[in-house]
Amino acid sequence: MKHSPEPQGSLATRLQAAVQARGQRWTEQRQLIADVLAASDGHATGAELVERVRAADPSATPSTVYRTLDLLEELGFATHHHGVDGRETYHLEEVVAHGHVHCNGCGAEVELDAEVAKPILAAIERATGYAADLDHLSLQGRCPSCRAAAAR
Amino acid sequence: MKHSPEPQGSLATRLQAAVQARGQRWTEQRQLIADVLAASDGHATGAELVERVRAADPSATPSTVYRTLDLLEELGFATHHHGVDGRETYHLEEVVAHGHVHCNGCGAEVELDAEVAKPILAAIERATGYAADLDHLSLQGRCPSCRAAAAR
DNA sequence: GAGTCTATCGCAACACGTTGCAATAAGCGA
DNA sequence: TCGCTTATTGCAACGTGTTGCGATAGACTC
Repeated sequence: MKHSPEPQGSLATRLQAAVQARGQRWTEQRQLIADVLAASDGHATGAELVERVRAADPSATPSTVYRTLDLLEELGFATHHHGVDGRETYHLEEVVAHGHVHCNGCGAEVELDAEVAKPILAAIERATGYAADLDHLSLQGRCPSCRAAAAR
Repeated sequence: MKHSPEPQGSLATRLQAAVQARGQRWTEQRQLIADVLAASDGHATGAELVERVRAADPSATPSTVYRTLDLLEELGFATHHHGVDGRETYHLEEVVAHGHVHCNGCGAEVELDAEVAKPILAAIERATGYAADLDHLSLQGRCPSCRAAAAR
């Protein structure tokens, strides 16, 4: 699927190649946004990314940042999902695909790696025929300790 | 459309009782918002509800609507989840608990009733220990026909 | 290097939802 | 019925994200 085993070239370099292969343009802003995302290992909300980009270049605007993030997603370099509060969180493609589980009791948020999620995805496919997307698997419920506390 | 076999008391009536049992107050706005929600059988986004409430009473404000919806949720009369676009969708408690699956290919959105979702929730519990919340189960992936189309 | 085409940018306005605060009015007791 | 307490309302401002549009500037051709 995804996941090239060849880390040859930084995100920005590979992104530049992909953008230009589509006949689109490579600009300083895109370079900057790619760098910021690469430096935000893993997760970052849209607002955080906007803030960091503006810290590096105060002339950058939110619309540019969000449009570039959309582009990254189209090209398969990033994904985003909506957290419990409805805010967007962006992930780099380099970070392994994973889902999230949020506890409504204590607010804990844990990640689900592909190994753990495998039986869940299999159950979804059996029940619905859908091939669910791990990156967009965002669950809410009660964590074991909150359940134990509630049982007492 | 379904209808509870025992319509003893409308949503508004039962809600009023619950609100007052908590020592809180019953106001015209709450009555109105409960009526609007009851008339929007099933799903409605926050913005839609605000619009309908304002149509009935132009002096109502969004903050009142959202605060009342929060109250309904606290009392267990409604739930909400975030759709694919991050917007909020509210459900009446009378509608059976259900999850959603959205297809990233064709945009189709189907509902998961409790029966279908049961093995999924069981798999989540086995894998993570979490008791997931069906109302907040919002998946994305590829529907069977888009998968078949992609395979060709 | 100059000219052309058009993707991208920055701005401004909008949409949805949230929050703080002062004014209002629901509910209760005298 | 009147007055008191305080939950609720409406307003205004904010935060996050999106969209339309004119201006700018990459990239390509000659």
